[in-house]
Amino acid sequence: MADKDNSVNIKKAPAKAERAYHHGDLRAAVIAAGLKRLAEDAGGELGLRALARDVGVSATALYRHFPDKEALLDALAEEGLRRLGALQAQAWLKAGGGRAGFKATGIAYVRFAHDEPALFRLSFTRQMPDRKTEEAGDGGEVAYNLLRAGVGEVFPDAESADAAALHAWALVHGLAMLILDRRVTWSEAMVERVVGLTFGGVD
Amino acid sequence: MADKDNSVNIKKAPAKAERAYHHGDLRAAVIAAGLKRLAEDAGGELGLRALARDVGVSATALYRHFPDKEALLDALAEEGLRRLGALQAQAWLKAGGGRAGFKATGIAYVRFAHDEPALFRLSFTRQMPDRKTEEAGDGGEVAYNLLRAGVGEVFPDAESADAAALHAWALVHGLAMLILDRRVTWSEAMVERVVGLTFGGVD
DNA sequence: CGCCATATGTTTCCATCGTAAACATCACAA
DNA sequence: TTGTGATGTTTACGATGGAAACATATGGCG
Repeated sequence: MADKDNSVNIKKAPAKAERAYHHGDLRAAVIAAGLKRLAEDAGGELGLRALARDVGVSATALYRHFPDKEALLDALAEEGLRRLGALQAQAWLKAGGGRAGFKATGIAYVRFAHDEPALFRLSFTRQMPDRKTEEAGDGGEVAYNLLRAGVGEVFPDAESADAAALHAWALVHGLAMLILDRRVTWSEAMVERVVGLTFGGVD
Repeated sequence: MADKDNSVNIKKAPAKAERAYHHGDLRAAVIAAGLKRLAEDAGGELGLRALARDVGVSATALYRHFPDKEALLDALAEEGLRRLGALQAQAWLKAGGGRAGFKATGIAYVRFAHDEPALFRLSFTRQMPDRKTEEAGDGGEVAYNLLRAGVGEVFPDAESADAAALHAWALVHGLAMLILDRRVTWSEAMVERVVGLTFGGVD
């Protein structure tokens, strides 16, 4: 019995859950508006009032769908992780898996951060203390599975697999954060070179 | 009189400004209080009012020393970078330089983030669009020099030095961020193992 | 010594924020 | 038809960052 579907159906029919009362699937509309704001306004705070205005509804209406602002941000963060995972999976497939595929997922990670800075930041800044073990996919699931698979490809030595996985993750995450915080300026070539040092230099 | 003794001497040369009027070097006191709050209250916002209350002064008094809140945070961020650099330099020396020293600076980086999460985050989140080329040391200067030196030790191959330097930085920065954001749980051993993969496994 | 410009701190005020509470409105089931 | 529960609105509150007007001490200059 799902009271919320996994992916954010922005335009299409809301299946059966969340029927249209006054607005017609406000929850999804709010999330869509939030993502748009994050994408356009990379800087600046995401305020409830502005968000509600975008959707054409008054501020406190959002509280019928989210207990508080944190919950709304959590929803946006989860969607961000889902998108990141999708992009990585796509990159992995396009490169045909293996070492090259692993490297491609790493590059996709950094590229996503560069293309959607606010969403990326939100997705990782949000801390989930002990989120009641949301039985539904955590969103970052896909990314994690790809990471393990890729590590298996590049470092068949099982002993150091854990450290290697963390190494790879930390590398791309750090590169992404340094780019977002303007400590390093984005460049396709640069990312490829740096990521290649760990992920295997196959081209 | 324990108000100006801190190592918070922002301006290397007080020259002529900032003598004691009413309060006696409020600027330094505010920065010290801000650092303390960041250290204790790791979470939560750093509000002007609370900060002013800590120092025993009324909120808008801070505006005599900082144009706005951003500037105050910038000052705190700079102090954070300075401390990080100092810790790294100390680690480098204690390890006797070389490969082991380089690795030590990497570990010190992650440890600093773990020990002072809010300050670390602040230091790197603050973006300096084009800070008028603050003639005074940028604060991160020490860290940068150590990075270059360390890379020279580990990767004498000059051709890939740039990529290697970025690689090392991204690794420790990413590890730090993942720990702060609770994606990875801190462990001395783990950090040593992961950092060792890039910084040279000398123990 | 006396005066005053200036650096410093205080009071008051305002727009904005998140959000709780009371109220209004709509769809549908009995 | 009427009631019931889900949804949206209005109003109100406390806290925020910040501007403006006011108060006060300091030190230079006569």
